[in-house]
Amino acid sequence: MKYSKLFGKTLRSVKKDIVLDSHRLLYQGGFIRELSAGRYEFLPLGLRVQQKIIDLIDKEMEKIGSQRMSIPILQPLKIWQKTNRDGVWGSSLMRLTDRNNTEFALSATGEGVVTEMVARSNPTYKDLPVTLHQFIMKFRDELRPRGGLIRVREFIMKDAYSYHTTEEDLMETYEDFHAAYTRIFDRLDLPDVYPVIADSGALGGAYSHEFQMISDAGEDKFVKCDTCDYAANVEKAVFERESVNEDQELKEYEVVELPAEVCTMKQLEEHYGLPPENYIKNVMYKAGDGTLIIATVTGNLDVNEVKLTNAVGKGPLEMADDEDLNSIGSKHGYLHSWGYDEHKDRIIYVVDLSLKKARNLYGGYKTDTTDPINVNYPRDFQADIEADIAESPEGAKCAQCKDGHLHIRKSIELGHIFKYDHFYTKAHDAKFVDKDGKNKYMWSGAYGIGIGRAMAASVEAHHDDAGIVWPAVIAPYHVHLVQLGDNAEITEYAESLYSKLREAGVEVLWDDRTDVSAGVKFADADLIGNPIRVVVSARGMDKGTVEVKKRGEQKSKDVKLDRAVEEVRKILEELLK
RNA sequence: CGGGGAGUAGUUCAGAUGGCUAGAAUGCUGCUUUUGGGAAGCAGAGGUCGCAGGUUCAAGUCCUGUCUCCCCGACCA
Repeated sequence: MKYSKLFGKTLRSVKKDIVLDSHRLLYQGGFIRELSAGRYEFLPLGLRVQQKIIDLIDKEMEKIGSQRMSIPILQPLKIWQKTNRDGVWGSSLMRLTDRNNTEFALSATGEGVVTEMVARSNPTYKDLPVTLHQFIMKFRDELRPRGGLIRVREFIMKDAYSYHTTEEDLMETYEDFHAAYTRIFDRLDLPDVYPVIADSGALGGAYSHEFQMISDAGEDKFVKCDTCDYAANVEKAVFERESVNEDQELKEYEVVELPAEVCTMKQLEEHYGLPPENYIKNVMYKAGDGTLIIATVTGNLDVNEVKLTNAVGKGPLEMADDEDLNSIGSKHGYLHSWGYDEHKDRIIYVVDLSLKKARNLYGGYKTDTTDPINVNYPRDFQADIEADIAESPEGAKCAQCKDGHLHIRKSIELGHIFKYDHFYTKAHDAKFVDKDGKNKYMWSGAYGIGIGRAMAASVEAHHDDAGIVWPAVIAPYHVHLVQLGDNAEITEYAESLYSKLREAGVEVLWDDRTDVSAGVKFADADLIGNPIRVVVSARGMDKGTVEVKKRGEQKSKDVKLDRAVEEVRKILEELLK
């Protein structure tokens, strides 16, 4: 490709608004443009990278026996309603109606449609297992797109679905995907990617792993043990509660005076002179049906909403507001862990496991002037649910090895694999005929990777001050051919090298511009980030050489004109290995 | 939706207390001189100041409404 003809040029300046390197470089380098919030145009360079990521993933899918297919983007809303996914997804799911007023959802994911498609094929045990995957646009009306391609409203996803006769067989495929994903992120040269135990969220099901890449550009958090292999999303991470005052005897419950202005955890620490794990902290949430949930943890911990949601089992929760607090006669900062007896029918008390390991706590029933001390659970108050509802704090003790400590890492979620069991197949009545002639529900799983996000993650991981440093497998072109000077000899040689390289299967972006300076060309080459740069110039022609340089390296190498193709091929082979 | 910020040339921005023909840089077009890390000169093109109302002799600037975008939270690949 001649750069002079390439649609989508580099830009000299970008908005101050742009905060992530990947966003800035992809935009500045001419890979993407934004149409509206979270909806991006992929320019030729960007699309080439995307296509390479797709090809790479497709190959790995093939290796584990998945077959590529594709389903429509408009899916009858009815299919979503069978699992109440339309309700769970809420306004994240884009909907529209056709001329007959039939309601459709824009594909946000494909479980329903694919499950019904497989079921309609009338499968028997001989047809299973079957694994299908596709690369199609996903539409999700996200609350807030952000960070360029990190979080968008439409994106190509590799989504795969598998169907099985038994749970063991499903697990086998699940593990195949686990391994394939590890290979994919490895091939993409994405460093620090960890499979972490995750919550399934709106997709449903009970068991899943996310593939998280450690990065400050990420919006996710997971914890990782510094001793064993335990890694989990903070929404799921289990950790050992530290004992509080275990050497003390249970002291007698007492009510002491406490000035009203002592309210925050910090003020309590100053007032009582004890560290935060000695206090009781209460937070109130509200379920969709109006039920209020009072969640109690020790003062050093925070309630994790996802954990609490799962513990309560009443659907999505939201933070209670002042009105809700007032409705039971409480107010902000004065929520009690017990005692709302006249409202008992609409309150669920949930205590975290931390309460079980703590003795002689302070608080839990603070009034304007008093505060209880030496509070002990369950001696002094009881709860409806005892559960793990606290978010794992930095440095918490690992529950798996009981030895190491859990550290919080900011991360980008690159992929997610789900073991659904019968969640979708039951709802969609997706059965197979087993050996014994009986109809049984298939077991199923699903597996996703966001292509654009992987592209952004790659840039986050591979760039320097001058621009992107693409791994060769997904670089838009293998070689950035820089022609300096426009005399006949140079142009002729550049052109012939361009053709020869292409004949040798090398992808070349030839900067043939004659109206810009050398500095501009070098800057653009660095910005775009192709892995090999070849410079053809008067300086070289005089010596009978061209310069060859890898993007990440400082020094270039002089190569004889007639050996240039060979040299490039050699370097490329190494890079693609 | 809650909180913070912003919409002016292709791009990035400046335009205080309302005031004449709306500016710069960069990019773009033409010519000339250049050609190894974002060259120089000359000449040009390029704007419904997000949109709709309003106040005023006069609105980019003030008022009301509205839309859009960015950043921080809840949702996800």
